[in-house]
Amino acid sequence: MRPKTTRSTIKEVASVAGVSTQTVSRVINERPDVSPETRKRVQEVIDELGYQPSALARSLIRQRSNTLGVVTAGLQYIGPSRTLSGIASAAEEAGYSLLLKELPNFDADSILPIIQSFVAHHVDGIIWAVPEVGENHEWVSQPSLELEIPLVYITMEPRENISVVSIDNYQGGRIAMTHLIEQGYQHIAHISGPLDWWEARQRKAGWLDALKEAGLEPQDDQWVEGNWSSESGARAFEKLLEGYPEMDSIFVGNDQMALGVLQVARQRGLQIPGEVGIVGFDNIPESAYFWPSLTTIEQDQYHVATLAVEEIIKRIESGWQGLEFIDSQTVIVPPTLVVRQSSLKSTNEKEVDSK
Amino acid sequence: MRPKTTRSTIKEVASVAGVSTQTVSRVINERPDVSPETRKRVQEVIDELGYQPSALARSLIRQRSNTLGVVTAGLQYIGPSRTLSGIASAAEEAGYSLLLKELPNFDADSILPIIQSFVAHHVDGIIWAVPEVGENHEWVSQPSLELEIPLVYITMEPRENISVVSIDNYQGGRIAMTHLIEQGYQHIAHISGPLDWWEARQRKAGWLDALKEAGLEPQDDQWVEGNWSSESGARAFEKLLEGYPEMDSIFVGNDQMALGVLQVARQRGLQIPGEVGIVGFDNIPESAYFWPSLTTIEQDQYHVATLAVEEIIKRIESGWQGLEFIDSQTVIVPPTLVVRQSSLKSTNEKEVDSK
DNA sequence: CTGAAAGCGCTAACAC
DNA sequence: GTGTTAGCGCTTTCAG
Repeated sequence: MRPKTTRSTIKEVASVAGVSTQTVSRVINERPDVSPETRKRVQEVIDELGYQPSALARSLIRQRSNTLGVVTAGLQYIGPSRTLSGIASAAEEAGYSLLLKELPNFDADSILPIIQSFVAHHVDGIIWAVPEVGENHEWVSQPSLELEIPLVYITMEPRENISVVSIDNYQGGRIAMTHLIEQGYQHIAHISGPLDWWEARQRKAGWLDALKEAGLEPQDDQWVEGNWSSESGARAFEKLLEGYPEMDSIFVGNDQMALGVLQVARQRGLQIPGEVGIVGFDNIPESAYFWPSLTTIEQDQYHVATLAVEEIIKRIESGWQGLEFIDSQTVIVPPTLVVRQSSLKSTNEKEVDSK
Repeated sequence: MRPKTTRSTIKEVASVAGVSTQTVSRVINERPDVSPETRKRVQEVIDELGYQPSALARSLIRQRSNTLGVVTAGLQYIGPSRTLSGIASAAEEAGYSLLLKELPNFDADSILPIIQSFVAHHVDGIIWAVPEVGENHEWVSQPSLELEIPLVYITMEPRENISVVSIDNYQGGRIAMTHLIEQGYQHIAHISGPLDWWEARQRKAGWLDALKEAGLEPQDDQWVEGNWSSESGARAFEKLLEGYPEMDSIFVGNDQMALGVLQVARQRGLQIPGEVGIVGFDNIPESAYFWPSLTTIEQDQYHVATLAVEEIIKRIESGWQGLEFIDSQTVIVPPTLVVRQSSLKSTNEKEVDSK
């Protein structure tokens, strides 16, 4: 492949078509004030030369880039990548390009260079799609950062004057619990995600409040903290078996940990759901094929991402009108229950979602 | 949040520091020819104003953007997102930004707008991380596209004069088969991915050649085509049970389909690996916790992505030197075998990879 | 060591 | 309808 030195410019097009650059500009921007013949001639030259207007030059002069900065973390997991997928397609549809940065880990301290890079690239808005872990969102409230670019967070604890789009993890926990309680379970344990994750705390809070409301006083040894991995789920289950033998069911913080639970149950010959009912969280594609198939809470991350893009664009475009961006807003999306076999006390096939 | 109209420019910095823009430019580019005092003074103003040089203006004049265009498809799946994760971290490390486009589906016909957008944004190189499906890579060879930007493909059939970085899927099939044959299996079936996927064809070819070499003449009803989903794996297994009852093992095209096989086996009371040995492909995180745990072929997509970034950067930077880009190159990465329980004829716990 | 002039590719504002 | 001038924010000559 030889580097063709010709990247055609508006000047070339103009000179070939025998018009001024201005006229070419009018054609590519579909302005009305060009005579049909001129337009046609210019368009032909454009096609012939394969001319593409430079987005760079355009952004520079228009003072807007039609580009969104996106920050993710943990792309190797299904959740974040579903989110990114949603962002990509919604942005594409709205005519925005995506500048992507991935944090090397969740509790990255190096937020500044990313923001700076976004500023340098004149992004019109930023979507922060990193789960809130530990103090990693602390900088949000630091006014020192005086960010003049609209910003929307995905999956973070709502705060004043900040736009957040998120799944309602607390509600997810409640839904799971309502289901288990309706099934007649009385001794419902919990395996949480790592509690420095906001999502894990929310799910756990849902579990706890539901227990209390049902008059089932929770004990200390009724829950164990995992780290989202199947391995940690397995270890947590073993601990629960020991410390909380009355347990007849578990609300598990995610599907992967639930898979670990199923493994241990099999090794010990425990019947699921006969002896212990299980509800997971996430609805990963595999969970329908676990043994037994896993009842779980589905969160539509793709949809959340779509909403976040809508939100950021609304804020961006409001900025063009008046001088103030519109108010920040919090959007919370409810998750849904997917009933499968792992939680059905009376194994009633008809109720089971087959997907 | 109020839109601060001040995005400081080099001019402002210059005027505040009482020097010319030229000198500021020298400071931010760490040129040697600035007196220490001037440098210090300018640097202070820069810090004070939070000045960020515009990447846009820079790219425009330097005729290079330090940006890579990346095209993906199927981000909701684990493979592509692992790849993207690798691209992101390698690019970051090399000082390149990422412009991301996701194809809405695998056999997208609309390649041109994406390329055009990349050209418009002056990307220095393109990474095409879309699996080769059907005719979706046909345009590659169309000389009409006269692309003047270096391009590297991930996961595509190697072709002349084109840079490709890929897992050796054929070899993966061979490795799986060698393992099964060594275990003493004689009647080895195959569940392939959809055969319009190059990867699926390669894996199947590995299976077929291995059978022939071992003197095990393959029959027509010894393999079934799936679509990567667990559901299709389940259906495929049922067909095999009917059409190829002698079967004592299966090389399955991916782990998700293998999961479907395990489900059907359980439902029918078939012992795995006792009656049928199974090897999957991909090593998704869950496969270690399947029942039984799944022997599989691991492909390190993250690593492949890293290599692709190295390759594209090598090509980009070679372009600055002489007038020719370096020759295109094909890099093929071998996958590895992960032995777990689903394929062990003599259940020998010690051999099992516990992860 | 520092500054002035020119220009990357485009568009806004104003002429004609 | 169309062309001219100026300038987005920066860097590259080239003077001094």
